[in-house]
Amino acid sequence: MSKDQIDSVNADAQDENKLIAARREKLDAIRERRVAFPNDFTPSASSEKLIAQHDAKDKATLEGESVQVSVAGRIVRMRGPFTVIQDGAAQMQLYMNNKSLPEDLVEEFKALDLGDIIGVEGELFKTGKDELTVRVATFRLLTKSLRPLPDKFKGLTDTEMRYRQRYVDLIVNEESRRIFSIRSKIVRCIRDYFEAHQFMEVETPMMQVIPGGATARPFVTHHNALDQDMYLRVAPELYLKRLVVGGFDRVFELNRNFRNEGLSTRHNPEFTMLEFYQAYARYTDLIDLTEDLFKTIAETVLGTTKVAYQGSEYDFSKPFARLSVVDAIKKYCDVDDDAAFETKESLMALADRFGVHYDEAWGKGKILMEIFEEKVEAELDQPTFITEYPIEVSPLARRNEKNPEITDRFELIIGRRELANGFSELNDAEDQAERFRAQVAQKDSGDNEAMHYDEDYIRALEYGMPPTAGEGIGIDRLVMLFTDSASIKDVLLFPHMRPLYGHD
RNA sequence: GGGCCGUUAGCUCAGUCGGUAGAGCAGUUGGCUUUUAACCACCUGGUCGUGCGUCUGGAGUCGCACACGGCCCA
Repeated sequence: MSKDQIDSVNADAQDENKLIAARREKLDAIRERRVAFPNDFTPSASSEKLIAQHDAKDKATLEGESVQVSVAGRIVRMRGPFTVIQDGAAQMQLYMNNKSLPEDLVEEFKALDLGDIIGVEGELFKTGKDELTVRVATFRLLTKSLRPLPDKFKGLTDTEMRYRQRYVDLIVNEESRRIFSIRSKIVRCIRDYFEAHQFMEVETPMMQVIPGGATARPFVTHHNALDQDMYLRVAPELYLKRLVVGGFDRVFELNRNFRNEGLSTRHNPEFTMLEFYQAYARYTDLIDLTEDLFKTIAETVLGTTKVAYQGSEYDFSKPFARLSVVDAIKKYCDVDDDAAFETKESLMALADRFGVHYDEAWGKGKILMEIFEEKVEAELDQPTFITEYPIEVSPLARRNEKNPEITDRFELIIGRRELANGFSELNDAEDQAERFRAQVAQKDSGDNEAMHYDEDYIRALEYGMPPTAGEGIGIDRLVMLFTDSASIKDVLLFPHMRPLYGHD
């Protein structure tokens, strides 16, 4: 047995308590009488459907119809003669107690615990307080729950437990169910949106021999049969553009990326990203598309274009602000001297003035972006498109025709966070080869986030990629925005957590 | 990586100046049985995150280290 397994067994033993022991005894008694985990109960309807169909009727109408139903779900409350079960998206109240049930079910009823999963049959009625209720004629315990549920009123509030045991969080916290339901709707809405705009959904490799498409440290893994190291992708970008070369003019991929960096309220090592590419489009077309996409998601999923987030409100029916990197620094840092942005020396002086740390080996573009990220990004609350990114930090973006130092690129910032990043794609194979060589030089001088040289990608470009614009949108951050969540862990079903018991 | 905060019953939380470990919910037993955090009575439930240490007659409480988490900073 490994140390982990031993630890886990010990942890289980410590976990055992009298509440669980009592439930195990009840389960043992059931095993002696019958099949303890039956699988032959089929409810006639969900609580949600029954509420939709019958909740509007008054007591007398419902009485007259004598609607017979069967429903199944987890017991989440027991209150006097009433039991409430939860199934899927809703809850249903049951009228059931040791006076109302047939004699042979009374013992079974007394042995029920909060958390048990039961199936019931009976007639719908409305109580004196007008609550839709099933008058239970008969019920069956379908699954015995061995572990007690958290506080019925306060639920599970310990954030660590909520993340580690998401199943419990989902059982007892409606807000958590709401967030993941919205997440699902957002993803569905995005797929519908791109399908409707003639984009084709594709899946490209997550395990790559040359990790590319973003400046980030990759995870390394190993393929045994090939005896070869492989990388978990940091972005699908280079593969998606190969597809544009291949003739799929509009493609998108909505899937996981992996970056080997720290954890925070905004970063998880694996995260979901939407990337899409449109031939014969410019980055300005994607800016328009992005505004429309955010508006569509807000309307479709939330039913309003006004979104409240952590004390701010964003109205996605209005056009977003647009500012170049340099203009944004001028505006938010109160600089009006154009000369300050002209040379590396003047930018270093500017960084010093604002107390922004930089490495003297960096080029002027990277120093400029460091100033932007530290002094401006943290101020940008309302949705803003930032444009004119330096070429030095944009190795895959098309060079601007008027100013060779910048690219036709934008990022969307909302709530002090980068939500999207898009640009007109670099389709000049020779320029791209040059940029890769510059990345390799950076990598050689110690930057482990710099890109590799991807020979096959260059070859693809040499066949000719149509003029194209592409964009990536961080889905986790998007979901945070639309669910008013402060931490990325709140929108990931199973966020990465350190193991509770240490490894050797 | 640094700073601050947290870790006590199954859950949510108190715990004063270092003085026998507390409450609500959950659970047990009985009552009640159209309630809305149902109610009434009784009972039960603890490795105070882990380890070391300190003054002492006495550490949940004071100190140090570690683990996990949260927030802020880099």
